[in-house]
Amino acid sequence: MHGHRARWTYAEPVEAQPGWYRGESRPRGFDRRNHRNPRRCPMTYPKVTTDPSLDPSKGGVPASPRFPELEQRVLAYWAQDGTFQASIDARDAGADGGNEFVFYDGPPFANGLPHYGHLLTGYVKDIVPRYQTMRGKRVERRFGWDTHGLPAELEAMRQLGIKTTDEIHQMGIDVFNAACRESVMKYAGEWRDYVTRQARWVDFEHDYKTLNPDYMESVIWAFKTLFDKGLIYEGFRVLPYCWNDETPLSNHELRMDDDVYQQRQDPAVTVGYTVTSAGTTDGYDFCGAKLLIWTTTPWTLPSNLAVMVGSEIDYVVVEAPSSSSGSVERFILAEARVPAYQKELYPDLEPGAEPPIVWRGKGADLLGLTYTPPFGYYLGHERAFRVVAADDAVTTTDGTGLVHTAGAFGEVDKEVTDREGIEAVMPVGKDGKFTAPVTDYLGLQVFEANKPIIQDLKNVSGPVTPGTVLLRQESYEHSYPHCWRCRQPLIYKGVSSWFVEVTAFKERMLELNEQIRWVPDHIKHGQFGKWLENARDWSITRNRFWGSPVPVWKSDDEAYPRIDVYGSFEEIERDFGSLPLNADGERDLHRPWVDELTRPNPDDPRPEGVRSTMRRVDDVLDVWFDSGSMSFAQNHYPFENQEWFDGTAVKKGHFPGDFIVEYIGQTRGWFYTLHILATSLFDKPAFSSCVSHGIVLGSDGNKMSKSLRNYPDVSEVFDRDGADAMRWFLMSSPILRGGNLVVTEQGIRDSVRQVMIPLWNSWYFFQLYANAAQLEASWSTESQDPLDRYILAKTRAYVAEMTEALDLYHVADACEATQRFLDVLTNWYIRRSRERFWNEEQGAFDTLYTVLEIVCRVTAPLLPLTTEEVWRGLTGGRSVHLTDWPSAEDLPADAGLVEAMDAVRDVCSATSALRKARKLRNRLPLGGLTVVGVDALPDLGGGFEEIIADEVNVKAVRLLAAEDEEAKGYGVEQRLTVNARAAGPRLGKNVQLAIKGSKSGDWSVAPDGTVTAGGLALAEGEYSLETVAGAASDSQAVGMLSSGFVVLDTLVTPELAAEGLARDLVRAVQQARKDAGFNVEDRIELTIAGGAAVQDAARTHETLIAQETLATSYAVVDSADGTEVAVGEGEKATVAVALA
RNA sequence: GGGCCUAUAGCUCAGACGGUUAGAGCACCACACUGAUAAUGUGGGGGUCGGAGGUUCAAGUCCUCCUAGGCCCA
Repeated sequence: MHGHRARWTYAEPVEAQPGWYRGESRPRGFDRRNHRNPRRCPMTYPKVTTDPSLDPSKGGVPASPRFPELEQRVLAYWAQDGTFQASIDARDAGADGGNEFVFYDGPPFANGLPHYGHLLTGYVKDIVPRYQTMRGKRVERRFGWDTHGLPAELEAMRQLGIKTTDEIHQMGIDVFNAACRESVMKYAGEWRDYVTRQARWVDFEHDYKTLNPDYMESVIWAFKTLFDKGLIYEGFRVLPYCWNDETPLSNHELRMDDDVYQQRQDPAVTVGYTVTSAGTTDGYDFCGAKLLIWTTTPWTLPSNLAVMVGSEIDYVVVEAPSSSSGSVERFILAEARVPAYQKELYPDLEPGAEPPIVWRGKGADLLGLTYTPPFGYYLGHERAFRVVAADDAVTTTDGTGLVHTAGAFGEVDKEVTDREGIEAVMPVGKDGKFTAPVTDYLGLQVFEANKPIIQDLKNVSGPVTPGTVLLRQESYEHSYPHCWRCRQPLIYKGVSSWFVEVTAFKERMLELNEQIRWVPDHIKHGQFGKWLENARDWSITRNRFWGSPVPVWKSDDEAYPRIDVYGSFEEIERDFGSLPLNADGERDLHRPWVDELTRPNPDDPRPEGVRSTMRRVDDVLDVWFDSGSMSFAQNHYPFENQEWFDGTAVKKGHFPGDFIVEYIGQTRGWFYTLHILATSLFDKPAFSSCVSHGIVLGSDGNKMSKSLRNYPDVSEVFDRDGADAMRWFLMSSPILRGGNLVVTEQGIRDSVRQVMIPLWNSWYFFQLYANAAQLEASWSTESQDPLDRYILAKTRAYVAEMTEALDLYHVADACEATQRFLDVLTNWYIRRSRERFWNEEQGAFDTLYTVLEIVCRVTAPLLPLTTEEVWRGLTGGRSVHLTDWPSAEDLPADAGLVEAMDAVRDVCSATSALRKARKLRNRLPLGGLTVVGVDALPDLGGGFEEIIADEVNVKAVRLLAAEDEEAKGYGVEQRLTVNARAAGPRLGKNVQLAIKGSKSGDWSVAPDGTVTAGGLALAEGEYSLETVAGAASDSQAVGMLSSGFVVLDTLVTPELAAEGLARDLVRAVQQARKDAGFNVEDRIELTIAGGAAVQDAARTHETLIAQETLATSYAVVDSADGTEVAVGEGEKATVAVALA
């Protein structure tokens, strides 16, 4: 029976022909009439459907659904049904709150549209909660929005058409921040659409935003708490700085576009500082020698604080005449750099001659030498003007091997001077012009100051200290960062910042990291662990406008210092007598409202009017402080939900969260900031499991780029392939195992083909036959048929595998298991069971029903939309997502049966290979197949012989034990393999001879069992003998199995040839029927013409051919008008079909 | 410039301790099978394991250098 859904409307002809099915040799007489009632409602499946085109009176689901449309209908059903909320409501949090699964949403920034990276993360954020819900947990899912920070400000500035912070002040911070507020939620609607379309269940109604007053109150609470713990301090942070726009830039802005780094010519100078250390160092008196430094930023020389060397670098002192002083001077520089200064140091020496070197040593020997700085502005600065080590920063690839450092004008400089306890100096204003005490260049922009500074160095004039030498002045072209907005060259400049002293609790962070489950697990001690080990103090403030305020108020008179830090609205109101209120009169911690709160300094005893004032510091908190706070701030902790969060004597707490997911780069971002704040505030990790996935790449393997258009459009993919296809593509890929992923349309389509279509086809097959038989299947694992028991046992193993994989957050493993299972289901179980469905065996229907029902449940998190339609069609239930996760225990285990069936498949596979090798097509029946030495197959019963016989088209299948006398007669041989690992150490060079012998056949086994190869005796364990298929005969072919072998009778008798030819005819007629456009149930008049062999076969097998092709009239003639086809061995036949 | 990682089939990636015929999936070709299936089965082509040295009886694997790419920090 090969019916389409309308089959029963043609009930009469079918009913008139009982027992029409293939496989006459094993008839299973069955009168369909007893099982048909054409008046009964004809359709049993689908029980329910979202497909409006399906007429329940006709029935059946489409063979090839348009998945995107199906998905839209399921989404609409969910929306109307309230399924998501029901899935949460159905689960109780538990008396002690312990049944709650806490998920943290890593907040996106909604001033751009979602791309694949967001979708990918979103899918994982959906799968895990769906799974946990089915496992019985209550999983609240609040969507989060990241709303503060520079990206928002930059977007607002772009929209407002302004470029500098001065312009922001001019227009008013209130106006500017209002624009920021608007821009950050610009695409919120689109986000919601995308997230909904991808079938992610998340609560948008009770979302959290980092700009909410409650959220921000929790954020300042965290700041105050850390401040009170002594973990917050104020210092300098060195940043790329645009003196034109008067703003520091984030590192992110340096990568804004490719034009940021441009070639630029700068003056480079080589300057000698005079050593002042008295006495000898390691036996040498350096006093008066010149430390030669090289710099491309001469304007930083007035701020010089130290000289850096590499401890392991070789240095020398060279004697050379100085052009400026005219006398012989001693210069200290790296030995490797001496040739580069030949022109200045020893211009008159013969080529190849050695310059006069008077000292050699390591950088370590120079440490601690003191010197006179090139400018006198900071003479007497504490701990300054020494030679210090900076092993990572100093190289000998250019310059002199000695590097001048001006504390706050370089990141390394800052690091080194901090370490040395040298306080930074900052004689450059926010406009990039010199300030006090650099009086000589006062008001000069730093790049403009280069020229007069060099001039003074050359002349040792003005503020330059006597003894300072300008050895060389050159022009140097290098790649240099420029402002992406105004294109001016940037400078590095220290700006005031507040820090969390991460180094103080770094060790504890490492300890707490041990409690976190990382997926993939190498992140724990790899990328994240290593990052923690090298953690530095965290700069948490930005000199900007749109963000949570730094809740610090300072006295504006240094003579009467005072600092107040606030951690709540209440504390602010207590001291200032009012809350910060915005223009609408609402509580609002944003600038400018919070800046408006000032009060007289209580520590200032002077009378009102002259008394100093407490004013808030200008800075706002970095957005990362916001996102690192989300675990508690989304719950307005500790002002609300304290018991829920911390737990009590009788209730479990809900911190740390159970699960987060983000891309691997967040080891330096969100994962890190969550961990810092959780460690420092609560002495706990913030999350107990973390999935970190790889990066999504475009189809060309590069980063996805809008301008290159190297990735498929997201909504096009939704429309063409669907959200489940994209979900599967992303979730089954290496990206969840730490690799990267190239997104291609082909890859997404492959997901449809490999998973969704097999699943759907299994369902289609089930309902097709169930409707045809008008029977109702029920959930049952009782069938005793071997194929049924096999697939049930496989399902059991599959459920166990899925449970373990998802418990461990190994989503990709779950996908892989599903794909393997679906292959077994469709390409073995269903294919081999078709006849049993045709014969309306209730056991087969019940089994397939049961398996499909379970498959839908365990794949529901992975394919939520498709499985919903299938599961509801199957069961008529409300939603697969409201069901409980199945237990493997519900299904029968049968390891022996699974093993036997796997052996059957191995036998069939090997037999196919033999047919192929002997060029014996499958339709040609063969006499017999002997299976030897397959212990997994019981030799009696079990039905395995029948399955094999049917699959490989042989008349008989026999099973033989390996020991059987007959088995020994088949042509199998032994092959020797030398185990080089074992024999190598003993034989040394000779092992190569033994290997050669084993391959060339120069080996033997002596009667006593001694194995000799290449003339060398091998010891036990140094070789292995295995059985391989040997020479066979014309009438037999031998093929190896993983254990045992098969012997196929290849003798083609005239009878077999005729039957093969007959089956070729069947196939030809079926094709002719198809080509003629007949329906499967159409009856035909069949005429077959051909030579003697064709006619003989057609007559002998008339019943077979007629039944298979539904022929009601059958004629075998000499010639006919019809389709000519090749059949048998080079025979030609003509088949003619006509509707009966 | 520094640190870390990567380089294996057309593509994506596996290849514990070094062990002699380097694998898988996808793609490709041929044949087989096909009235649930967009499938499936069998076989095949395709590799100087980034390059050059070295250690060893034996190197994709260990060592050195080089080249290219990625990430992070400059």
